[in-house]
Amino acid sequence: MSETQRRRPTMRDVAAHVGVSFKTVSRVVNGEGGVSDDLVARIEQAVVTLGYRPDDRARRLRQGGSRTGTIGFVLVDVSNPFFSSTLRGIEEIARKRDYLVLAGSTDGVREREDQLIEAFVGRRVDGLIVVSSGPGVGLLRAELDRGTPVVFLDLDPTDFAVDLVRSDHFGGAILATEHLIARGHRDIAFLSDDPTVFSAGQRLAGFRHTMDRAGLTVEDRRIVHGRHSAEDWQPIIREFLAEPNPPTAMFTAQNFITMGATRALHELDLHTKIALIGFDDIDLADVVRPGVSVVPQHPLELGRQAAEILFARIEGSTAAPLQEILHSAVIERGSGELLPWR
Amino acid sequence: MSETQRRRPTMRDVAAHVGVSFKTVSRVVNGEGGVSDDLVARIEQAVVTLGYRPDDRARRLRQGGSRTGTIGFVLVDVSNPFFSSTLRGIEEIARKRDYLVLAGSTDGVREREDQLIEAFVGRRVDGLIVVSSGPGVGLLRAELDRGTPVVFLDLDPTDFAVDLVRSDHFGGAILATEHLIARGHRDIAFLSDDPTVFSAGQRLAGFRHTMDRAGLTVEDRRIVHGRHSAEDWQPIIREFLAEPNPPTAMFTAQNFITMGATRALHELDLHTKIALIGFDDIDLADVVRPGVSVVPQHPLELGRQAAEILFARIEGSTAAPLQEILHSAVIERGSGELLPWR
DNA sequence: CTGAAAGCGCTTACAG
DNA sequence: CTGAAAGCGCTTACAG
Repeated sequence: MSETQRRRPTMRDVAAHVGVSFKTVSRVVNGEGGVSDDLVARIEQAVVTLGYRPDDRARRLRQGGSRTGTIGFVLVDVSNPFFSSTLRGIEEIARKRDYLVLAGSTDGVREREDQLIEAFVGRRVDGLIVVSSGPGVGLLRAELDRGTPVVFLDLDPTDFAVDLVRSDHFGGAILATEHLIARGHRDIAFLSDDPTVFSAGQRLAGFRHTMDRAGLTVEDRRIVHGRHSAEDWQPIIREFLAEPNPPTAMFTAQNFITMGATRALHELDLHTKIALIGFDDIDLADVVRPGVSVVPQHPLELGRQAAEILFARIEGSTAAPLQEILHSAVIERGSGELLPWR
Repeated sequence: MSETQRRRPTMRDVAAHVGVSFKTVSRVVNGEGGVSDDLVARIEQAVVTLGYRPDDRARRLRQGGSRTGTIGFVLVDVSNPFFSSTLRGIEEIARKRDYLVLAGSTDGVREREDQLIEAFVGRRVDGLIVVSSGPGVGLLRAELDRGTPVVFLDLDPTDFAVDLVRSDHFGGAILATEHLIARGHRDIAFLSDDPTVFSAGQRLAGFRHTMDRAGLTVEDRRIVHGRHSAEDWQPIIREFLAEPNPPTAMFTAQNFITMGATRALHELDLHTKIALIGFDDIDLADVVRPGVSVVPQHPLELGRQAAEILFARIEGSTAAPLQEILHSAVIERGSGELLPWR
C-alpha cells in the first residue's frame, strides 16, 4: 500500500535518521551554516530519502510576524473572463513577492462572501482583495477595523474611507448612452445584473442620468435586471425583443448579457436593425457582423493595481486610502453605430 | 493610526480581557459546552470587542491530522477560459467540503511549475490537481512517492499509474481531421501550442495519424507551433495565409489559436474560403459567420471530476488509479463544413 | 464547571 | 560546531 497517505516526515524524523538533534537539521534546511560538511551532506541525503519538506505553517507560526505569504481574492465568478483576467493580474504581482493567491467565487451571494472571508481570515491571509456589495456589515467590517489590509474592487468611494480600484462605471455608462443618443436613438433599453451590486447600480445611474439630461423618458419595461449566465440571458432577451414594438437600441451593462444579446439579435435577425452597446469587452466582438461596440474594462490592470496597493499596505504603508478609477472610451465596431429605424 | 496593523488578538488576549484561563476561551470558541452561561456571554462579548478570530493554522497543527482544508491547482493560465472554467468546477466540489483552492499559473514553464508545487506543499495543501508535462522528475515525483494525493489534468495514462482526468485529445483530433477530409480537403494545416505539452502532442498525433491513414502527406510548412495569446496568433496566421498557395483547411488545436485564426480569416476575407475547425470551444463561435466548428472540451466537468477523485484520495481511498477520459464530437457551425476550392 | 500540563512542527535566543 | 530550552496559537488528555 504505498499509495496510503503516510504521516509526513518532520525535522525530528530526519534528525533521528541521521542521529543528530533536530536543531541541526533546522540549520541545514534553512542554510544557516555553522554545520560540518559531513553532517550537511548526510542531512541533505536524509531529506531526499525521507521526502522531507518544511512545514511553512509551523515555521511562520513560530516566526511570529505571522505573515502567511498568502492573499485572498473574493470575486463573483472565476469562470467569468472579467474576473479570471483580474485574478491573473493579481497573480502576476503576487508572484513577484512569492505570494500565493486563494480565490473564491461568491456568485453575488452575501452569505457566501462571509463564508469565504471567514475561511480566508482563519487561514491568516496577509490581505484581502474583495468584490463586495459593501464593507458596512459583518466580518469584513470587523477585519477592516482590526487593521487587516483590504482592497476593494468596485465600491462606492464616498461610503467608506478604504482602498479601492474600479472602472468608471458611471462615466462609462454615460459615454455609452450618449453614443446611442447622438445617433438618434430615443427608445433605449437597459439590461444589467442585480442593480443593488455597486457596479451595476452605477451603470444604471449613468444610463438614467444621461437619458434624463437628454429629456428622454425611460419606461420601466425598458429596464431588465437579472443574474444569469450568457446562455440564460439569450432566451430572456429573445422574449424581450419579441414584442411588437421593441426598442431601437440596447445598452447591455455586463459581458454575459452582451453575449446573450448578440446571440438573440442574430437569432431574430435583428442584429442590423437594433443597435447594441455593451459594458466590458467580449471575445470575437470584432469578428461578429456588425462588430459589437463596447465600453471596455481593463481587468488585468484592475487586478495589478489592486494587488500593488494591497502589498503596499501589507508592507506597512499608512498613507491615506487610495482610490484608482480606470476610465475608458467607446470602441466603435458597428453595432453601436446603427441608426434608429424609427 | 487605526490603520496600523496591530497584532491579532489570541485566545490568551481574550482570556486576559475576561479574567479566565485561555482553555475556557477555547471551549467557548469551539462550542464545547460545559461553561457557565455567564462566562460564555462575557467571552463572546470579548471576542467581538477584540475582533478575535481563531487561527486555523495553529488549530490544525495541534490536531495533528494535519489537514489544512486547502487544495492546490497548478494550471497553465487562469485567464484562459478553459482553465478558469476548470477552476470553477474544482471550486464547486471543494466548496461542498469547506475546502479552499490555491491556484497558480505556470504559463507552461517547468520552473514555475516546480515553484508552485513547492509553495503549495510548504503550505501543506491536502492535495494537488496539476496540469503538468509529466510527473517524471522533481518535486512532484517526490510528492507522489510520499503519498500526497495528486490528480493530473492531461497526461499520458500509459506513462505512470496516477489518477488523471482529461479530454480525448487524440480521438478528438481524429474526428476533426476526418471531418475535413470527408469534405474533400487534402491540404490541411495544423496549428497548436507547444507539442511537447501532452495535450498538444496528442492532438498533433491524432492529426498525423488520420492524414496518414487517408494517404495524405503533410508538408512541414503546414505544421505551425507556438505559445501565444489570441492577439499574437492573429498576425502569425495572417502571415501564414498570405502565401500564394494557402491550405484549403485549418485545424487549430487550441482555443486562443482558433480565435486568432477566426480573426485572421476575416481580415483577409478568407473566412468563406478556407475551412476551419478548432479544438476547445470559444465564445460567440455560433454568431460569427460562418459559425466556427469545433470539437469542444468540457472544462467544468473536467474540474469537477478531478476534484471528486482528489477528495476521494484525501479521504483515504486506496483504489487503483482512476483515469477519466472525456469524449466529444464535432459541433458543426459552418466553418468546418466549407468545401475546398481546389 | 474550570484549569494546568503537554505537544503539533518549527524558529529564536541562549549555552556549551 | 552542536544542542537543550522556550514558545508561536492552538487542542488534547488529564485533574480537580
